Amino acid sequence: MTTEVPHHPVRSDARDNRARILEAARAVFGEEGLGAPMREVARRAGVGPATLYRHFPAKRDLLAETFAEQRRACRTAVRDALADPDPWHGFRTVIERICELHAHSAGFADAFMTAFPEAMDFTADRERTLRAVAELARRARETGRLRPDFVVDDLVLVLMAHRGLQDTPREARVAASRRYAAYVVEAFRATPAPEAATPLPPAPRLST
Amino acid sequence: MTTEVPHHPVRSDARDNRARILEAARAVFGEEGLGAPMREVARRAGVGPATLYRHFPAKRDLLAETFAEQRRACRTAVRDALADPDPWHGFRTVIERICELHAHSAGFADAFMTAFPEAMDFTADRERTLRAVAELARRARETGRLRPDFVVDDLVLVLMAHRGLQDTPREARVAASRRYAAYVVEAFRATPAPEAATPLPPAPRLST
DNA sequence: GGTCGATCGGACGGGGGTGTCCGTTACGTT
DNA sequence: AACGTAACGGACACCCCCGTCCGATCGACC
Repeated sequence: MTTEVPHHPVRSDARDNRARILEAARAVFGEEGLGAPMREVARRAGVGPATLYRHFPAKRDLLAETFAEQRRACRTAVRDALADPDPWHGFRTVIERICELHAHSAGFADAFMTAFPEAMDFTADRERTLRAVAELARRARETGRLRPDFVVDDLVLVLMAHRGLQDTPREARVAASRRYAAYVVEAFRATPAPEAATPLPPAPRLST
Repeated sequence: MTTEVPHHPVRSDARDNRARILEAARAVFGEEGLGAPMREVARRAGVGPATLYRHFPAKRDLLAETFAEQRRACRTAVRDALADPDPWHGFRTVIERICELHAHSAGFADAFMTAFPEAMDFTADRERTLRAVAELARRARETGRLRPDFVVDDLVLVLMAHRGLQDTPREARVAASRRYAAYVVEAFRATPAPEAATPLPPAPRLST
């Protein structure tokens, strides 16, 4: 990651506009999802379309920058979970935190789970998260609190599904997400008599 | 429901085209969701756009006709569930059947759960389903197999979420839906020690 | 086989989206 | 205060979508 030294110092209005664009983008894409028009971002930032496109040549460039913060939060969540002395507690916490992250930003949820526009590599973050969860699951399974037939793709499954909550009324969204996450944790919890329970249908391959 | 007697008998090509359009619409909207273009339906049916629009003046008219079959299947599912002597079995069966219905037709899932275009009243079907499930839940709760804190909006919650699975790879979709449904059932199942469990976050109001 | 008219389908208008061009503005410097 | 240049933004070209119009076509009946 080499930092390019600008030949001419950055002008103050350009710097301000870039910040306002990013702020607007977080709001717009967070509320309306990836489908929100670029003009809407420009309008809310109080700039013209051309200005927006000069700072970010294509929509995917803006998106990548816009969700940098959420990406960091995601990394932090899995790191914290891995450091948790109670693997099951770490496991359920990471689910709750990722769901909350996705609930507060519809756009990030889509970007994180679906490889939407080519070469917007949230895939790397997702893979890292998945590997961490796999390790977490291994430990949590050993404690007997996580059901034995859990596989990592099940997290992809419930997170893909979580995206469907984006179309719930805005005021109910975070509450819906929280209750959903709680149900997911209940579903993943080991049953007292594992042998007696009917086996789950086979898990489809969802992760790359 | 008055049946209009046509002044002139329906021409055979018109009747054939109508059938082919409906078949194409089921395929296209089923695979690609409500967002699929009308032209795509016309192309697959082997007719021109104008022909399509003469048979169905607006997109919502086509959609209403297209999913009539799924609507019937939905009604049948709840009727069967209500007739099941084991309420818990009926409850989990209706969840599985609705999920399967939604998995096989992305468009129906969207149409059924979201009041997308005005005046495409799948709302009536949804409300009927919800009332039936409420009754089913009441009975299932009495048997002690359904968790006591379940509310009808929780079904809306998991069904809204289920729509997120539409963006999974096509070949994995029905398997994903089946496993998802199984997890949902696990989540709704009563825990052996209801008092010891941590309470669920409050349920948001999702149904109309 | 001929005629009538309903049906067909290519071409059209309107709306909204992304990304670009160029005359104008205003920041930073001297 | 004046100037050079980077940054600004309105207008534009292009594409895809829905829904409509009109001349050509083909089925039904005689």
